[in-house]
Amino acid sequence: MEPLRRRALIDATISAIGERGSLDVTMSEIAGRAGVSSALAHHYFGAKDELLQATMRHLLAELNADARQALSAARSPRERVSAVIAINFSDKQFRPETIAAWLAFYVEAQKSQSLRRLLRIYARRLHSNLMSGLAALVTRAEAERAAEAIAALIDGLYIRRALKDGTPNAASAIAIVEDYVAGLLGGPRNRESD
Amino acid sequence: MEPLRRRALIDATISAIGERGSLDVTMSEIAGRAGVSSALAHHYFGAKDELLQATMRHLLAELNADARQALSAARSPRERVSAVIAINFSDKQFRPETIAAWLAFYVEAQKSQSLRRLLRIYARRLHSNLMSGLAALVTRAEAERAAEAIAALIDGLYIRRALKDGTPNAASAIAIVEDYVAGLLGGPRNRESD
DNA sequence: TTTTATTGATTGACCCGTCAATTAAAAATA
DNA sequence: TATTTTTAATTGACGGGTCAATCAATAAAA
Repeated sequence: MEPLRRRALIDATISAIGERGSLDVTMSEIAGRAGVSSALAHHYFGAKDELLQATMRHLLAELNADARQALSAARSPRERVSAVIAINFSDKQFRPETIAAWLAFYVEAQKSQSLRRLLRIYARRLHSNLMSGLAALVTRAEAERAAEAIAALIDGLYIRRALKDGTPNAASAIAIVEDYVAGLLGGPRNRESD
Repeated sequence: MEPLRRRALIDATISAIGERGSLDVTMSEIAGRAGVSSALAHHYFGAKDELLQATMRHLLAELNADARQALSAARSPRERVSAVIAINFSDKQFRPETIAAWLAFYVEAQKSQSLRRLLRIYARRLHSNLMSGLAALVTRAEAERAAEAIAALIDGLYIRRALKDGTPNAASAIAIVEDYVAGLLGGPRNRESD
């Protein structure tokens, strides 16, 4: 029973956050969506904070699983880069409720040590996934900077999606990021900064 | 007295949000920072919601004023683009407390109709400011997409700054965006999508 | 004297987390 | 198998705390 309930509560948390658009959803609201009492949610997760952490860990694990699978199918460095980009805008990830949850966690992370740690893990993984492709295509310094830019671009497109403002669909979001990569690889300009 | 108090309360709101990292700061906390009682804050602003709106309007007005000034000094389309970018990462704008406030407002906007409207104004202004330079440099379609990308990039870099994760300083943030623009203008690749 | 500024105290709502009590399931025993 | 015993699942009710918003009362200006 326990695993079932935990899963149901985590799913309910995501959908509640997605609908509200922020983390201040009540335990009763979440529990209600999962079809149980709020007391039971506390029984399985203890404090609300732990439920939120578990939810974020779940999101992170799913993203990671998707990324691993996509990367294993990539045949070249260039494909690896595209795979990483595609994952973040896949139907599963680029959904309003998931995005709203991510965004809400970003904000909450400024208060919560543990959430901040989780987000850092995500950032590191994204960076290293990108580097695994970029490193073979351009110089190390260029790759580092490109990884930064792509990561920022993805975050930014997520925000805009959350606000339903501009680039609402995944296809054009991917196009924008791929465009950047094409520009990077297509014309190797000289760069002396850093 | 009223204008003084209103201004002090708005400043206090920004710094409180900046420190907490989210919008759930109490009226007492804000009022305390401004050196008055919470009752007085309600007296001047009514509901808490209105104080938050006023704060966001203030942020928006400041950003707009900076943008107008910078644009008026620009001598060419290319300079206009750089000016818009520079503004968003100026010492005044790219400060942790200001960024935290923006981010918090982004999240809150999903709940609040009025905040969403204000953010849309910001997005439109940024877009049109960027277009005022880009339109003269590349095709209309390219300019539109570039404006999207730059806007997303800026938002993304703001988030990363808020999390103190990667690209912590303004200079490298500007470099990343300028890099993108250089790539766009430097090598005009063919593009048939849309 | 009228208006404005200001606050302490209070109210009412909301919500987290706990606990005692109840029901259901599982294990052990006869 | 039938029974008792133990363990797990589940909830309603509630205490304690927080906070937005109000209000009556006081001080200061105009």
